[in-house]
Amino acid sequence: MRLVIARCSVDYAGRLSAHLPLATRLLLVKGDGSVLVHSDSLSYKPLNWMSPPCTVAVIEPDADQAKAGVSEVWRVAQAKTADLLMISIHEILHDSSHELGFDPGLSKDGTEAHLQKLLAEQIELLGDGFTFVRREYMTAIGPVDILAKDVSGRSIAVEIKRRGDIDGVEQLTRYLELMNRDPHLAPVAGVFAAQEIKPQARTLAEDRGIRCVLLDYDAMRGMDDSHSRLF
Amino acid sequence: MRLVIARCSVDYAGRLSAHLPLATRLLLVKGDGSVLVHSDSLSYKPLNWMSPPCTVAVIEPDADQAKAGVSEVWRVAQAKTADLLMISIHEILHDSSHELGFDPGLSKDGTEAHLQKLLAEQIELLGDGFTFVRREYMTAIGPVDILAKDVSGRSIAVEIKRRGDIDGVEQLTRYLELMNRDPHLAPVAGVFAAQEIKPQARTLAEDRGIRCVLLDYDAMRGMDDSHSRLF
DNA sequence: ATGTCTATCTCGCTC
DNA sequence: GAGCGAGGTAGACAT
Repeated sequence: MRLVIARCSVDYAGRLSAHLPLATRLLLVKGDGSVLVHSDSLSYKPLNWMSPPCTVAVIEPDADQAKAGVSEVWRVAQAKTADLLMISIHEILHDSSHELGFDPGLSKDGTEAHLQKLLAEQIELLGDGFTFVRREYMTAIGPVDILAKDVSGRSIAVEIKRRGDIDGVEQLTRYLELMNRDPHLAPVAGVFAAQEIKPQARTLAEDRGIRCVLLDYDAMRGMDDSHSRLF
Repeated sequence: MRLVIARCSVDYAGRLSAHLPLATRLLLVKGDGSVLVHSDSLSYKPLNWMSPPCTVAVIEPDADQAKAGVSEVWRVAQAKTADLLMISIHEILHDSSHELGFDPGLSKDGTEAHLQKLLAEQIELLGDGFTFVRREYMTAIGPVDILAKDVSGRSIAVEIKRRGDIDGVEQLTRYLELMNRDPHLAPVAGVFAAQEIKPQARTLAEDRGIRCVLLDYDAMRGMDDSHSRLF
């Protein structure tokens, strides 16, 4: 990993065009060749960047550029697309390289996948007598998070989100429309289950006869066998 | 901006929980107090981070941590939420600070906003006799990109995308449904305009009586007065 | 390789 | 502050 602090201007041409005027910024060149341009604020997101696989070539400035004070130009090219990043460097204020080695990566807890697993194990949270059929039930337009049956044996398609948004209701609606055309499944009812459901999403769902259920992740994890075994 | 290369482990607790085992990483502390943890690969996205406003407190390791080789702990706390990032530092391999100053920021060209502006000026691209009414026409469920009228005076709702996907058709469908309930507007027809329209999106749109129009950004920019004035 | 879906999505805008 | 939509969305996972 190479860290460069430099006064530079940046031009990107690819899916759109973008330009950064001359200013002092951090140029971060990673081990895989990718490049990030960061300013001193607006966390998280680089101002500009190039994803791997890409190549960095340092080229001499032409006469006009040299006259404008450019000492070197980095030509960062994507290997698979035509995306191009040109970094015109006026002055390098810091330049250091560091060997970081392998990173074991991030482990997460509390994602939608965890919610889905817990709800599959605790399907009775949706109602007395509910039974679990399967997770990731495949349809022609994608997998339904959970397929279950209610106490009367009717099929229930469950869409799970951490934050229940209008998009999730549209998604479930498409699944229900398709599944209700299948005589082996129909009639299929929908349940929209999430840790948080936005008012607009709830309104749209209930307008379409889809039941909304709020999930309490901590309570569900507390009920989880594999977890409670630790205590 | 402070750049630290350190052997560290990281724990995040907030919207989810996450853990990074001991490894060498870049810790980037920005002028606004935000912190980014980057590894040597997987560009763009930090492994872990804290967005501003947040505070960084350097605290002494407790007895167990000190025994495990921790020399200092950074406690990064979000000011508005309960999010917490704990960085346990075992060894600092590099540490430098740099004054970057103001960044004028990024200017873009070729976004959906540009397409929308150009189409508003060249609304006749949708058909002879079409007239422009307004951009960002507000409805209860969000703004319609362009409201226009056809040659017969019927209202036309236009949804613009750079890449026309099924989501965009759903979005326009929701607007049309709502607007057609308004007696002052109804009947409203829909036009789905994009630089590229996916076959699935086209099929869905046409099935719903929504007309699809392909936009040529370069040609539209060539027609633009403010642009052609340059030549 | 391609498509689909999630995201501590981020970011900007409007009401 | 909440809601809504765009993003060079990126990144993960399945086909």
